[in-house]
Amino acid sequence: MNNKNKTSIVIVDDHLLFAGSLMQLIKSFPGFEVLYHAKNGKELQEKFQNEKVKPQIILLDINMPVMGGFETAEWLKKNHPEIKVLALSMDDNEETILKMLRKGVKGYLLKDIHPNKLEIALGEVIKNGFYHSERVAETLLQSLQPNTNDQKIILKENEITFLQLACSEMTYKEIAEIMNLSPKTIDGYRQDLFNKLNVKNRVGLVLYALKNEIVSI
Amino acid sequence: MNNKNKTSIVIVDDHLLFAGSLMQLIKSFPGFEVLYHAKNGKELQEKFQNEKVKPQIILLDINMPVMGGFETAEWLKKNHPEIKVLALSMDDNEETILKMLRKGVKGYLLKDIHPNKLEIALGEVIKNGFYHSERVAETLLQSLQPNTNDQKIILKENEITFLQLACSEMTYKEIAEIMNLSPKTIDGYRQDLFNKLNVKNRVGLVLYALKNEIVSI
DNA sequence: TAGGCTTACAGGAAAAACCCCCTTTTGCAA
DNA sequence: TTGCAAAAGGGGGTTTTTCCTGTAAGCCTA
Repeated sequence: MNNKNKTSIVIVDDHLLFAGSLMQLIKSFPGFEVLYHAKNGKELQEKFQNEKVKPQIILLDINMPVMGGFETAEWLKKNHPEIKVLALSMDDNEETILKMLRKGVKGYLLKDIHPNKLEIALGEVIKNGFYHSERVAETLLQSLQPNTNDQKIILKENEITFLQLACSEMTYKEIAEIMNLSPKTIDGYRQDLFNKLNVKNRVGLVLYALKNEIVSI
Repeated sequence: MNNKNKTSIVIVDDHLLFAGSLMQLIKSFPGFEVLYHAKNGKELQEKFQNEKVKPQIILLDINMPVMGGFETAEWLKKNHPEIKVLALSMDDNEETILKMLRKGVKGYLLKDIHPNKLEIALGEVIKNGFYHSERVAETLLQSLQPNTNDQKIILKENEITFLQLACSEMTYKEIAEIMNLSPKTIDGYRQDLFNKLNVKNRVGLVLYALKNEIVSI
């Protein structure tokens, strides 16, 4: 049953059609075989208990109900570190990619890659232990570049107050009145914060304040 | 080249890996063959001009950049009504399904159907002219029921999309471009939402969207 | 005490957001 | 076919936001 000459693969993806098609595609790659398929992390755990055989590679979708990609990757890292996990997602968001890489996945493939690339990726993972598409590699490099921005952004008292008030439906003029300052001074705070926080407009301020828990909703 | 005994299919999907896999899957169905593949509606139009042969069935993804499913379905309905279009989407949203059916598609398949179902669907479309999965049929029936919706604020699909995009640093003009609508239409959405959600400005929209988990940060 | 630095504030202008009212297009149904 | 209602789009206005540059007051320090 388990062909010793072929690299064994398991697919974890809730989209049956995609998973099924992918299975068919991998079948056409010499040197690889798909053992089975699970709809989510939960089902994968069950399969692991029932079936004795474990794959060398897992192709893991990120967006799944029940037990998603992050959770599954984490569990695999702890319980089956020898299995090479390749994340498979439509999401090229930097945060998402980094989050998965931190979970120890050996590669991150975007679902819009060319089928040939998949075959290459599978080979590379076995040969080198990892594979990353150009786009993911780029994203990674970019995220490593601004390592000089590690110095924490320090906000002054007035800036924090302004930021909090900016997360409301007030105009800057109204904010100025509340803070007992000239609208022009508020305009200065605004400009400084745009530069300091690297945002382009007031919505950017609001999002920053929320992300950094300067205000809560 | 064009096998007269087989039903010819063309796939329109921007996810290369999915499209490629799907091709492989369909190859394994006796009686069907995939002619070629296009990344979006635009590319399909070009292929139609260059290649002389047209398929009997088109498998059409809905979420695509450049020329999306809706637009493409419309174009096909006008220019190639003899081709049977099967919509292929992850989105089981009622509005979306109805919208596509109105564009004259012969079926709506969810990407999480079982591969066997695809083969059945393809057969049915040729035999009966249409195919709908149970879940789509259910959704349709539900939409016909007199909805006992309470006075809860109901947002339309476009309004939700706009709301999500408004929670970014984009200008309304940029949002209009992304949604393929006139800035004036976007301005209308904005005004309507201000009234409907009882907010005074864009920050109000952002706060509403976050509070009601229409977007997450 | 002059120079350097920060904070508050202004002028002026362009872009974006906001507001109200009106026309065209489209989907749907009588 | 007509006719209605919703969606899309437009004209043209005011307000707010955004941007750039520049100045005055206060404060620290060499």
